[in-house]
Amino acid sequence: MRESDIPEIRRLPLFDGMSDASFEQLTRGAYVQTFPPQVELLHEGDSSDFLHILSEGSVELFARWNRRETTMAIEHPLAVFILAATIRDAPYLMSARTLEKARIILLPSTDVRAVFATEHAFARAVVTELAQSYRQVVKSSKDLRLRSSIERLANYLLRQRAAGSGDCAITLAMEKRRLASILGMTAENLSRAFKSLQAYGVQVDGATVTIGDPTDLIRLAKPTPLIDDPDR
Amino acid sequence: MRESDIPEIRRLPLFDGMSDASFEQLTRGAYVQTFPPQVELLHEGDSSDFLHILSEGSVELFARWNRRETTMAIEHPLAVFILAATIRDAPYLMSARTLEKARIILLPSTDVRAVFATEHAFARAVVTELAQSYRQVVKSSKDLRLRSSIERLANYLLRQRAAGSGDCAITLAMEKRRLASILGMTAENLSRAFKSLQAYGVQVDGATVTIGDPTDLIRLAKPTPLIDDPDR
DNA sequence: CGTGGCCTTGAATGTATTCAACGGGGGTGG
DNA sequence: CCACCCCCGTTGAATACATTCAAGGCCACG
Repeated sequence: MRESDIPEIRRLPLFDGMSDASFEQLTRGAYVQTFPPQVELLHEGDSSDFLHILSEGSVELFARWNRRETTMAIEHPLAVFILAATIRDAPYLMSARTLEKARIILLPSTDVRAVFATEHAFARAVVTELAQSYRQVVKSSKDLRLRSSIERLANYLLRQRAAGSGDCAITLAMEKRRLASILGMTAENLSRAFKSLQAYGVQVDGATVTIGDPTDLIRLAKPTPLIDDPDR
Repeated sequence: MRESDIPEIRRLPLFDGMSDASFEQLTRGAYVQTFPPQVELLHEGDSSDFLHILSEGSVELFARWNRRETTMAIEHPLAVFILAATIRDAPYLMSARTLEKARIILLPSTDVRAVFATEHAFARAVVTELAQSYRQVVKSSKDLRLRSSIERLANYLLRQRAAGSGDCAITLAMEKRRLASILGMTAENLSRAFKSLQAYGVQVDGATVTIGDPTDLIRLAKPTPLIDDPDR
């Protein structure tokens, strides 16, 4: 790992308040690697040798079973992923692949666990990170269990609008087929779901989605912070 | 909180290695309460005032949205629940109700956070607990996304068999309607799913389910530790 | 100008929910 | 002790929701 890479991650909440000695211990065996798109970084079932920190690009976390595949999450910088597996020294539950060209910092899991055992600040930071991740998965699970695919799409659009500071013209950041997988449906079904949303003022043109009247869409989507709020 | 209640929870992994002073700080404002069945202990959206530890009985964690309801998990002693909300000082994402008469230890969230901030051993224990919970939800999410309702039921039965040390006669620990909700389906659909499993040697008599030939069921269920293993 | 990937559309099928009705078991009150 | 009722589970039929398979259009790229 080069000197120049260090300040970048030193500021991460995960390393906040950590002693320089511990941080050095963490980064000594670390390295930074750049991957082209569509590279499978790790496979579910493998043992967790490295904690991954996404520095640039984007990464898809997905899972397979019986010839089916589903997208569990998409990660953007600066994100830490597979933290739980690293901490528990357990096999990955999800696979990961790069979507775009991605720059990734890899910290040896043994070092992470060692520092975690000695540094209180790090343990606290890990808790905060894990608690956040946990709540995110619970929200996603509620989304899946309680909503139909059209409702999930409607709420997704509203979340994207909120993320883009309220602009009613949304640019989808990924292929539709991948969005479909995130939302727990097939590409064909997503296409039809978009069509159903026309009745609520949603217009689709390629990767650009326009929400005609948010109130209309909100009446259908019934968003709630307990599912749709990314923080909290 | 009575003196006699203390040893019971002192042995929890969550408090392992914690100083007596910190433990005393945690339990000073704590209290123990016994609830009858079907009591709603907390409601999603409420702020998390207490960390809950289930000492006896069982508790259902569930969520509602738009007049729909789903069971997220069932907790048994000795389980800690709503830990993530307590740590983040965020609103509950799930509601909880007692299923049977339940004995519950309540630790004020502010105390939990205070001790968490000062005690390294506690922070570590919380991490372990959270990482475990996180992985459990991820597994549940994979189960939902990747499997049909019949496959989910088949795997549930196999998990119950494993939990009961391999006995092919399983006694369902709850009403079928609740099991249906856990498995993410309606009561009617569960009934039909059981019927479909007759073709794989599954016999149902009230709350007793018998697996005729496990190999048959396994061929359908295709269980994997990455979804069905409760540990790891 | 062809080719391949992504998206869309249609039709058929499969999966799951809804609504309504029925039967049995456990509890209550007469 | 029995009649009654309520809740749970089951069943059927109709509907809604979602996937599969096949085909065609469009765009980007070589």
